[in-house]
Amino acid sequence: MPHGPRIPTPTLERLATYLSVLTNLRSSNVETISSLDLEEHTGVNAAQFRKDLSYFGEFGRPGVGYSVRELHARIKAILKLDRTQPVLLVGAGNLGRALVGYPPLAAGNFEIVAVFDNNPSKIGKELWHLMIKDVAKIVEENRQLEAKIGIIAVPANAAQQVADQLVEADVLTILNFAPVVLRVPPHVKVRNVDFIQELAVLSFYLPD
Amino acid sequence: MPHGPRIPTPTLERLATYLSVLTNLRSSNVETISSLDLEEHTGVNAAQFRKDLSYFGEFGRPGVGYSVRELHARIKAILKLDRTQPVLLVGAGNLGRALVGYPPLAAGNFEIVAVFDNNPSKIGKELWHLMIKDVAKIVEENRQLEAKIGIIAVPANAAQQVADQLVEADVLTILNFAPVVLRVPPHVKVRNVDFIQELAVLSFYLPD
DNA sequence: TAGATTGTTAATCGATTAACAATC
DNA sequence: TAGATTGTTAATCGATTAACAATC
Repeated sequence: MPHGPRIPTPTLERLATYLSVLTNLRSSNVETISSLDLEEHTGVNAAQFRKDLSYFGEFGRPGVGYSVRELHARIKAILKLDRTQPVLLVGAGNLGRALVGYPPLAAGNFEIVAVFDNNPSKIGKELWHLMIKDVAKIVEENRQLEAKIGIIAVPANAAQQVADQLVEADVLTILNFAPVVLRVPPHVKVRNVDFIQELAVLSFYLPD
Repeated sequence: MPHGPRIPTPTLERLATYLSVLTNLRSSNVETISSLDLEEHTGVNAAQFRKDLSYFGEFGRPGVGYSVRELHARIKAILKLDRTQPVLLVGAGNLGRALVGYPPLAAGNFEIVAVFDNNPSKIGKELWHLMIKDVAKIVEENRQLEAKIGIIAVPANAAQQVADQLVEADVLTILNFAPVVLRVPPHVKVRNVDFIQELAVLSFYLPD
């Protein structure tokens, strides 16, 4: 946990949204933007935006707004995306395949540096440009790679075991696509992406 | 919006989690569970769990707990997953492919009934068992299918247009995988799944 | 009955938003 | 300077959790 004041998770999530919008604005050669302009683009209340930034310092000029270029750079740095973050992927199925081939990943400065699976018929095969490795060797492999982010893209029944292996391999954060609640040590941060949960919430809103 | 009292979104999200845990408990032949047991399984505070249920009526017996079977059935019904929900998928790329072949989808009672793309070289080809159709025909196609849920799995620059087409096709809810903020009419509910945002939040927590 | 656990109210906690003095 | 917009404080809103009477 790098910063002094605890940062609310919703703030971090919005920071990622701001970053993505600022990337677009930069390529449209917009130079300056006010918090109210940004509300237009993101739907996030202008006061909310300024409050979010205030956790990290001062970024704008009263009466003028924010330099798109500077704000972009500073949010990137806050999220540690000013450097390429190496990522381990476990699970060479359809989802794993889609993730390795997902263009925004590289654009966001993430690089999947290794793919693992436990299926002998997959190990040794290629997934895009990467050779699928035995998940049993993940600790060993990550000694060189030193990735701190792991992605779990395996079936639900294997997810906890994979989480344990990732922790053993010194990964500090896990993005979990399996629809299960993972148990990890307190120093490890997990975020879950659960398609079915998302669809279930939408389903609730449907008329009878 | 079917229910009288407005239901907090976090409650709906947790409901989906409870459902998934209850499905597991059912197949383990557990018959009764208390809110405190459930806290063990989900990490959700027992009072929170009871409060969540209280929006929808009374489900348990004081001193005894909840019937797993009954609770499972009732949450399914609340989320309208006691019937199969037809889903339109737009985007026949890697991600679309992974979604059609994602087993928990069917298990959760969702069925992707049609896949659309705008790429002429894909239209007419098969994606698993489904024939890829021209997204320009989506309004027409959905007249028969009457799906109310749409999934956007296209590149960011095409997402807004696809959203417009889905709305035009009378879809009421959209699961959006593209990293953009969609504009839709107020009667349409959108949920975003943004891998890069998730990774960005995790990246923040890494040491320098 | 005694023990356990619910459903619900009230207290706490945290996040969002409005308002405004500071300042470019 | 006058107008615009920031950074921040204070007010509002909503969600979480503790506590407990009701009840199986």
